[in-house]
Amino acid sequence: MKIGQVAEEAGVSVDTVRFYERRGVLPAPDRMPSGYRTYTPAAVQRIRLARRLQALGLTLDEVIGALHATDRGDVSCASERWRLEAVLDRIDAKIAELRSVRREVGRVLARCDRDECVFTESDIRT
Amino acid sequence: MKIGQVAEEAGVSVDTVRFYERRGVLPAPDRMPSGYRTYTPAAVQRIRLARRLQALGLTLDEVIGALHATDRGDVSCASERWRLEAVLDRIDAKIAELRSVRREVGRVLARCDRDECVFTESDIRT
DNA sequence: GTAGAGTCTTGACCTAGGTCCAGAGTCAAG
DNA sequence: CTTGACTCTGGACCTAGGTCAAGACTCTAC
Repeated sequence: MKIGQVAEEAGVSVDTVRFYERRGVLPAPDRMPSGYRTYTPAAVQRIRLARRLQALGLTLDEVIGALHATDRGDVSCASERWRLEAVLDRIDAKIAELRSVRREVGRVLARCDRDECVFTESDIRT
Repeated sequence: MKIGQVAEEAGVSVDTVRFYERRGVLPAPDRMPSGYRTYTPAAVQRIRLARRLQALGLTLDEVIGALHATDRGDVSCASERWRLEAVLDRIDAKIAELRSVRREVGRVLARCDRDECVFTESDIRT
C-alpha cells in the first residue's frame, strides 16, 4: 500500500502519516525503488489504535510509549492498565479544576445580581 | 510608576505587561523623556482584573473585549453578564466532554479486566 | 508522449499566552 | 565616575499536534 491509501483507510491525512513516522508512532516503512513508502495493512491498524488512544486522552508521547511497549512484546492488560488509569486521574483532576472555576464564575454572577459587578468594581481607566 | 513596579504589584512579569500593551489589554502608557513607560496605579488594577477574568475562564481576547467595553463607559452588571454566562456554557460543554471521555476510558478498562485489552487486541506490528 | 494525480523532502506556519534574548541606553547609590 | 539594576526594541522561541507550501519527481491512463 502507498501512503495515500493508508491515510484514507486510517482516516487521517497523508501529512499526518508522515508526521507519525517522524514522531515514532509508525516505524520507517520500506520504500519502492522510486522512494515511495510502502506499507502493510498493519500500519493502518497501528494508526487507528493511535487515534483511539488519543481520543481516550493519551498524549501523543504516551501513545508512542504504549505502542513501543507493545512492539517489545511482553504486554498484557495487567501490565498496561496504568496507562489508562493515569489518564483517568488526569481527567478527574481536570474536571475538578473546571468545577472549581465554574463555582467561582457562579459566585461572581451572583454578586453581579447584587450589583457588585467584576467589570465595574475597580478603577481601571488609566 | 515604572514597569517593574507595576509588574511586581500586579503579580505578573515585566514581559507580560509589555505583551498586554501590544495586545490591547493595557493602553499605551506615557513615556519619560528617556523612553521609559510611566504608569498610574490604575494600570495595576487593570492587570489584576484581567488576570482575574482569565482565571475565570475568559480568553485573552474576551478579556480585552470586556475591558474595552468598560473603557467606553455604559457598562453595568446587566449588560455584561452574558460574558460570564458564555464562559459558564463553555465550561459546562468541556466538563460534559471530559465526562464522556472518562466513561469511555472506564469502559475500556472494564474490557481490560475481561482480558480484551486495547493495547493487545489488534495486530499493529508492521 | 502527455496530462493529471500522487509522492518526495525540507521547512515554515498555526493557536494561546506568554517567555526569553541580544544589544543598547538609563537610572540610582556610593 | 563607576557599578549594578532597570528599561528599551525587535524578533525568536516554547508547547501539542498537526497542516501547508514549493519545487521536483513518479506513476497511471489514455
